[in-house]
Amino acid sequence: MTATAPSAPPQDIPHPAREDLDLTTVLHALSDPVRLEIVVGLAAGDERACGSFDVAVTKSTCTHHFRVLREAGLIRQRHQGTSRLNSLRRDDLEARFPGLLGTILQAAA
Amino acid sequence: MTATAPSAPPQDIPHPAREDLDLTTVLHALSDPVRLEIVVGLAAGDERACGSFDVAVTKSTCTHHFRVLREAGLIRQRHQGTSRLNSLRRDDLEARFPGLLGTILQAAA
DNA sequence: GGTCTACTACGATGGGCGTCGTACGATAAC
DNA sequence: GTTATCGTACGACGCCCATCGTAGTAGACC
Repeated sequence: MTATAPSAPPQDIPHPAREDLDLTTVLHALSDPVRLEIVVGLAAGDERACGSFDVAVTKSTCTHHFRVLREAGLIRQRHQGTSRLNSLRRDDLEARFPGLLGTILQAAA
Repeated sequence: MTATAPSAPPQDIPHPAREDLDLTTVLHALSDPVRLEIVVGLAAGDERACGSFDVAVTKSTCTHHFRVLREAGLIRQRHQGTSRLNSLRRDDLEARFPGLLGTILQAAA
Protein backbone atom coordinates (compact mmCIF):
# COMPACT_ATOMS: atom_id res chain seq x y z
CA MET A 1 0.00 0.00 0.00
CA THR A 2 0.56 2.59 -0.30
CA ALA A 3 3.87 2.86 -0.17
CA THR A 4 3.03 6.31 -0.36
CA ALA A 5 6.47 6.55 0.74
CA PRO A 6 6.86 9.95 1.94
CA SER A 7 10.43 9.21 1.49
CA ALA A 8 11.02 12.87 1.59
CA PRO A 9 9.38 15.52 3.67
CA PRO A 10 6.49 17.31 2.02
CA GLN A 11 8.58 20.42 1.91
CA ASP A 12 11.33 19.19 -0.29
CA ILE A 13 11.39 22.24 -2.46
CA PRO A 14 14.86 22.38 -3.96
CA HIS A 15 16.92 25.47 -3.24
CA PRO A 16 20.45 26.14 -4.44
CA ALA A 17 23.16 26.34 -1.82
CA ARG A 18 24.69 29.67 -0.98
CA GLU A 19 27.98 28.86 -2.63
CA ASP A 20 26.21 27.78 -5.80
CA LEU A 21 24.67 31.17 -6.48
CA ASP A 22 25.71 32.41 -9.89
CA LEU A 23 25.92 36.09 -10.72
CA THR A 24 24.63 35.92 -14.27
CA THR A 25 21.76 33.71 -13.15
CA VAL A 26 20.83 36.20 -10.44
CA LEU A 27 21.03 39.12 -12.84
CA HIS A 28 18.94 37.30 -15.39
CA ALA A 29 16.31 36.52 -12.77
CA LEU A 30 16.13 40.21 -11.89
CA SER A 31 16.04 41.38 -15.51
CA ASP A 32 12.34 40.67 -15.85
CA PRO A 33 9.98 43.46 -14.74
CA VAL A 34 7.54 41.08 -13.08
CA ARG A 35 10.22 39.30 -11.10
CA LEU A 36 11.90 42.53 -10.10
CA GLU A 37 8.55 43.78 -8.85
CA ILE A 38 8.12 40.61 -6.81
CA VAL A 39 11.55 41.01 -5.25
CA VAL A 40 10.86 44.64 -4.43
CA GLY A 41 7.60 43.59 -2.80
CA LEU A 42 9.35 40.93 -0.77
CA ALA A 43 12.01 43.39 0.31
CA ALA A 44 9.39 45.76 1.63
CA GLY A 45 7.92 43.34 4.08
CA ASP A 46 8.46 39.89 5.49
CA GLU A 47 7.11 36.61 4.23
CA ARG A 48 4.36 36.86 1.67
CA ALA A 49 2.22 34.32 -0.13
CA CYS A 50 2.33 34.10 -3.91
CA GLY A 51 -1.23 35.32 -4.28
CA SER A 52 -0.62 38.49 -2.31
CA PHE A 53 1.09 40.06 -5.28
CA ASP A 54 -1.16 41.64 -7.83
CA VAL A 55 1.01 41.35 -10.86
CA ALA A 56 -0.37 41.59 -14.37
CA VAL A 57 0.04 37.92 -15.19
CA THR A 58 -1.93 34.75 -14.63
CA LYS A 59 -1.30 32.30 -11.83
CA SER A 60 0.63 29.87 -13.98
CA THR A 61 2.99 32.59 -15.11
CA CYS A 62 3.38 33.66 -11.51
CA THR A 63 4.35 30.15 -10.52
CA HIS A 64 6.93 30.18 -13.29
CA HIS A 65 8.46 33.45 -12.08
CA PHE A 66 8.61 32.29 -8.49
CA ARG A 67 10.40 29.17 -9.58
CA VAL A 68 12.94 31.18 -11.57
CA LEU A 69 13.57 33.35 -8.51
CA ARG A 70 13.89 30.31 -6.26
CA GLU A 71 16.22 28.43 -8.59
CA ALA A 72 18.37 31.54 -8.91
CA GLY A 73 18.65 31.57 -5.13
CA LEU A 74 16.92 34.89 -4.66
CA ILE A 75 13.99 33.69 -2.60
CA ARG A 76 13.15 30.88 -0.21
CA GLN A 77 9.82 29.09 -0.36
CA ARG A 78 8.08 27.01 2.27
CA HIS A 79 4.65 25.48 2.52
CA GLN A 80 2.05 26.74 4.93
CA GLY A 81 -1.33 25.19 4.43
CA THR A 82 -2.52 25.78 0.94
CA SER A 83 -0.21 28.73 0.61
CA ARG A 84 3.44 28.96 -0.16
CA LEU A 85 5.29 31.62 1.75
CA ASN A 86 8.13 33.44 0.06
CA SER A 87 10.98 35.32 1.63
CA LEU A 88 14.11 37.00 0.37
CA ARG A 89 17.45 35.21 0.95
CA ARG A 90 19.08 38.41 2.12
CA ASP A 91 21.82 36.80 4.15
CA ASP A 92 22.93 34.39 1.45
CA LEU A 93 22.92 37.08 -1.21
CA GLU A 94 24.81 39.48 1.00
CA ALA A 95 27.41 36.84 1.76
CA ARG A 96 27.86 35.87 -1.86
CA PHE A 97 27.48 39.27 -3.56
CA PRO A 98 27.97 41.98 -0.94
CA GLY A 99 25.88 45.07 -1.52
CA LEU A 100 24.35 43.80 -4.73
CA LEU A 101 20.78 43.33 -3.56
CA GLY A 102 20.80 46.64 -1.76
CA THR A 103 21.92 48.69 -4.73
CA ILE A 104 19.48 46.96 -7.06
CA LEU A 105 16.60 47.51 -4.68
CA GLN A 106 17.59 51.13 -4.32
CA ALA A 107 17.80 51.52 -8.09
CA ALA A 108 14.40 49.89 -8.51
CA ALA A 109 12.71 52.14 -5.98
CA MET B 1 42.05 73.90 -36.30
CA THR B 2 42.74 72.77 -32.98
CA ALA B 3 39.07 73.05 -32.47
CA THR B 4 38.36 69.49 -33.09
CA ALA B 5 34.77 70.31 -32.43
CA PRO B 6 34.08 67.47 -30.10
CA SER B 7 30.51 68.52 -29.66
CA ALA B 8 29.91 67.87 -33.29
CA PRO B 9 29.11 64.23 -33.72
CA PRO B 10 31.83 62.62 -35.74
CA GLN B 11 30.00 59.49 -34.92
CA ASP B 12 26.44 58.74 -35.75
CA ILE B 13 26.26 55.90 -33.32
CA PRO B 14 23.08 56.18 -31.28
CA HIS B 15 23.41 56.14 -27.52
CA PRO B 16 20.58 56.36 -24.99
CA ALA B 17 20.47 59.43 -22.79
CA ARG B 18 21.37 59.13 -19.15
CA GLU B 19 17.82 59.60 -17.95
CA ASP B 20 16.59 56.93 -20.36
CA LEU B 21 18.60 54.15 -18.77
CA ASP B 22 16.34 51.34 -17.66
CA LEU B 23 17.23 49.05 -14.80
CA THR B 24 15.81 45.85 -16.22
CA THR B 25 17.49 46.55 -19.55
CA VAL B 26 20.82 47.08 -17.82
CA LEU B 27 20.43 43.92 -15.77
CA HIS B 28 19.49 41.94 -18.84
CA ALA B 29 22.53 43.23 -20.68
CA LEU B 30 24.72 42.08 -17.82
CA SER B 31 23.05 38.70 -17.48
CA ASP B 32 25.01 37.24 -20.37
CA PRO B 33 28.43 35.76 -19.50
CA VAL B 34 30.10 37.15 -22.61
CA ARG B 35 28.79 40.66 -22.06
CA LEU B 36 29.64 40.59 -18.37
CA GLU B 37 33.16 39.57 -19.30
CA ILE B 38 33.37 42.48 -21.71
CA VAL B 39 32.22 44.93 -19.08
CA VAL B 40 34.72 43.55 -16.59
CA GLY B 41 37.45 43.96 -19.16
CA LEU B 42 36.42 47.52 -19.85
CA ALA B 43 36.35 48.31 -16.15
CA ALA B 44 39.89 47.08 -15.75
CA GLY B 45 41.38 49.54 -18.20
CA ASP B 46 40.44 52.46 -20.31
CA GLU B 47 39.18 52.52 -23.86
CA ARG B 48 39.54 49.29 -25.74
CA ALA B 49 38.77 48.22 -29.29
CA CYS B 50 36.28 45.45 -29.95
CA GLY B 51 38.96 43.12 -31.25
CA SER B 52 41.08 43.36 -28.13
CA PHE B 53 38.78 41.01 -26.31
CA ASP B 54 39.37 37.35 -26.84
CA VAL B 55 35.94 36.03 -26.13
CA ALA B 56 34.80 32.63 -27.30
CA VAL B 57 32.48 33.90 -30.00
CA THR B 58 32.83 35.04 -33.58
CA LYS B 59 33.16 38.65 -34.60
CA SER B 60 29.55 38.96 -35.67
CA THR B 61 28.36 37.76 -32.31
CA CYS B 62 30.78 40.17 -30.70
CA THR B 63 29.28 43.03 -32.65
CA HIS B 64 25.85 41.96 -31.45
CA HIS B 65 26.93 41.96 -27.80
CA PHE B 66 28.55 45.37 -28.09
CA ARG B 67 25.38 46.75 -29.56
CA VAL B 68 23.30 45.32 -26.74
CA LEU B 69 25.65 46.90 -24.23
CA ARG B 70 25.56 50.23 -26.03
CA GLU B 71 21.78 50.29 -26.40
CA ALA B 72 21.44 49.46 -22.73
CA GLY B 73 23.61 52.49 -21.98
CA LEU B 74 26.44 50.55 -20.40
CA ILE B 75 29.17 51.49 -22.86
CA ARG B 76 30.01 54.34 -25.19
CA GLN B 77 31.40 53.68 -28.65
CA ARG B 78 33.30 56.02 -30.93
CA HIS B 79 35.11 55.52 -34.19
CA GLN B 80 38.86 55.74 -34.47
CA GLY B 81 40.16 54.73 -37.84
CA THR B 82 39.01 51.26 -38.65
CA SER B 83 38.54 50.49 -35.00
CA ARG B 84 35.71 51.28 -32.67
CA LEU B 85 36.77 52.23 -29.20
CA ASN B 86 34.60 51.22 -26.27
CA SER B 87 34.46 52.74 -22.84
CA LEU B 88 32.29 52.25 -19.78
CA ARG B 89 29.70 54.92 -19.02
CA ARG B 90 30.66 55.01 -15.37
CA ASP B 91 29.41 58.51 -14.65
CA ASP B 92 26.00 58.03 -16.21
CA LEU B 93 25.50 54.68 -14.53
CA GLU B 94 26.60 56.03 -11.19
CA ALA B 95 24.23 58.98 -11.51
CA ARG B 96 21.30 56.82 -12.50
CA PHE B 97 21.92 53.74 -10.36
CA PRO B 98 24.34 54.67 -7.58
CA GLY B 99 26.65 51.87 -6.54
CA LEU B 100 25.17 49.36 -8.94
CA LEU B 101 28.08 49.00 -11.34
CA GLY B 102 30.57 48.82 -8.50
CA THR B 103 28.84 46.01 -6.65
CA ILE B 104 28.30 44.02 -9.82
CA LEU B 105 31.93 44.40 -10.84
CA GLN B 106 32.99 43.36 -7.37
CA ALA B 107 30.69 40.35 -7.49
CA ALA B 108 32.01 39.38 -10.90
CA ALA B 109 35.63 39.57 -9.85
C1' DG C 1 45.53 52.04 -57.27
C1' DG C 2 45.64 47.80 -54.59
C1' DT C 3 45.50 45.34 -50.38
C1' DC C 4 44.85 44.48 -45.71
C1' DT C 5 42.48 45.09 -41.38
C1' DA C 6 38.53 46.09 -38.30
C1' DC C 7 34.07 45.99 -37.88
C1' DT C 8 29.16 46.03 -39.45
C1' DA C 9 24.81 44.42 -41.91
C1' DC C 10 21.97 40.99 -43.23
C1' DG C 11 19.88 36.61 -43.25
C1' DA C 12 19.26 32.12 -41.15
C1' DT C 13 18.77 28.90 -37.35
C1' DG C 14 18.16 26.68 -33.10
C1' DG C 15 16.98 27.12 -28.47
C1' DG C 16 15.20 29.38 -24.57
C1' DC C 17 11.72 32.18 -22.30
C1' DG C 18 7.38 34.54 -21.05
C1' DT C 19 2.72 33.81 -21.53
C1' DC C 20 -1.54 31.38 -21.25
C1' DG C 21 -5.35 27.64 -20.50
C1' DT C 22 -6.67 23.64 -18.45
C1' DA C 23 -6.30 19.90 -15.36
C1' DC C 24 -4.71 18.27 -11.03
C1' DG C 25 -3.38 17.91 -5.92
C1' DA C 26 -3.40 19.64 -1.22
C1' DT C 27 -5.33 21.92 2.54
C1' DA C 28 -8.98 24.48 5.11
C1' DA C 29 -13.77 25.42 6.24
C1' DC C 30 -18.44 24.11 6.20
C1' DG D 1 -18.15 14.41 2.37
C1' DT D 2 -18.48 18.74 -0.24
C1' DT D 3 -16.86 22.80 -1.55
C1' DA D 4 -13.65 26.56 -2.05
C1' DT D 5 -9.02 28.32 -2.19
C1' DC D 6 -4.18 28.21 -3.33
C1' DG D 7 -0.73 26.81 -5.98
C1' DT D 8 1.53 23.37 -9.30
C1' DA D 9 2.15 20.52 -13.64
C1' DC D 10 1.85 20.03 -18.28
C1' DG D 11 1.35 21.28 -22.90
C1' DA D 12 1.20 24.83 -26.37
C1' DC D 13 2.32 29.07 -28.75
C1' DG D 14 4.85 33.09 -30.20
C1' DC D 15 8.68 35.79 -29.71
C1' DC D 16 13.13 37.13 -28.53
C1' DC D 17 17.91 36.07 -28.45
C1' DA D 18 22.63 34.10 -28.95
C1' DT D 19 25.08 32.20 -32.50
C1' DC D 20 26.98 31.74 -37.00
C1' DG D 21 28.41 32.55 -42.12
C1' DT D 22 28.87 35.56 -45.77
C1' DA D 23 29.05 39.86 -47.96
C1' DG D 24 30.02 44.62 -47.63
C1' DT D 25 32.02 49.27 -45.99
C1' DA D 26 35.46 52.34 -44.23
C1' DG D 27 39.89 53.57 -43.07
C1' DA D 28 45.14 52.61 -42.99
C1' DC D 29 49.22 51.22 -45.41
C1' DC D 30 52.07 49.83 -49.30
